[in-house]
Amino acid sequence: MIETLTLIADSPFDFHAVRTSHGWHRLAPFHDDDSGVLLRWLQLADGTIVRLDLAEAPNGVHLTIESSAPLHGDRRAEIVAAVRWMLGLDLDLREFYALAAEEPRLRQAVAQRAGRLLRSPTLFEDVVKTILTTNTTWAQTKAMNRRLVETLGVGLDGARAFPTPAALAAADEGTWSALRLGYRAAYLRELAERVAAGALDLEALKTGDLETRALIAELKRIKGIGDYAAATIAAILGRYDRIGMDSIARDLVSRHFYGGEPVTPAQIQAAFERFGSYRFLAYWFWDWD
DNA sequence: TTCCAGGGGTAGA
DNA sequence: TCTACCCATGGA
Repeated sequence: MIETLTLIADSPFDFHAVRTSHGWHRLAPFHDDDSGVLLRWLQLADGTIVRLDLAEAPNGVHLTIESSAPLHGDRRAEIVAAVRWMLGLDLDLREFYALAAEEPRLRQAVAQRAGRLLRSPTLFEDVVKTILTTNTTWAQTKAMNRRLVETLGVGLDGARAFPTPAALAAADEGTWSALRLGYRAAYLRELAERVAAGALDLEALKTGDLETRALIAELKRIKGIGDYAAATIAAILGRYDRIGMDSIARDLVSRHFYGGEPVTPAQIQAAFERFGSYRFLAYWFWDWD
């Protein structure tokens, strides 16, 4: 069963800018072959697996849904909500664009209508993936994530959705070992068990009820989430106050702002101080060339 | 062999 | 709050 919809975004919006906003479009169960269509497999609350094809539309996105089960109202609503969340269709970034318009190094971002960050349907998936980016290379992040999806995700025509917390929590020792996640396995296992048991409600953090400081503190209570990961996840949640200091940020800010001298976390924040609560976006979409 | 990659936990000060 | 030291994995 195939159905198509067009979803309209808060303006300004550009589908390709969100699609390529960071590395997530290269991580399963997203699939991007650079043809302009972003594929994604999604497991709905009732277990139904759907394939989503996302493509550019005027001020929005064309969504093609392929499902083995009928798309009654609840399923369709769940899919639409997931897509709106993933692409940040309802984000209002006018304040960021106003700041960016005054900065030559952000003119390109403004012209490209960049600013939104691609998100996963669940915060669980974003937290898992962020932990998989820590202290490793991007190549390994992709490989670890792929093994996780292929081993524990539920499939449709060979492709698989991102595994649920319950699926991770139920995996045995041998399965975890075969995933070759290094010491991160223990973090993901504990996370999955807490979420699956209802002891940790990650989805509740999407509501925006917490102040940024409290949100960061809450995220850092998760083992495996430190300053860098918390700042990254906060940005995914629309809180851009802090810049996550990883090796890339250290290198870029050091070379472009501090003459190649080693930089502290405070110096990285200071370099983008004038962007206030949009520091992360200014840093992320900065034209470093 | 050693280092380190989109870091983080822990102990000890 | 700051500093060592440790942590699995795989590529350079």
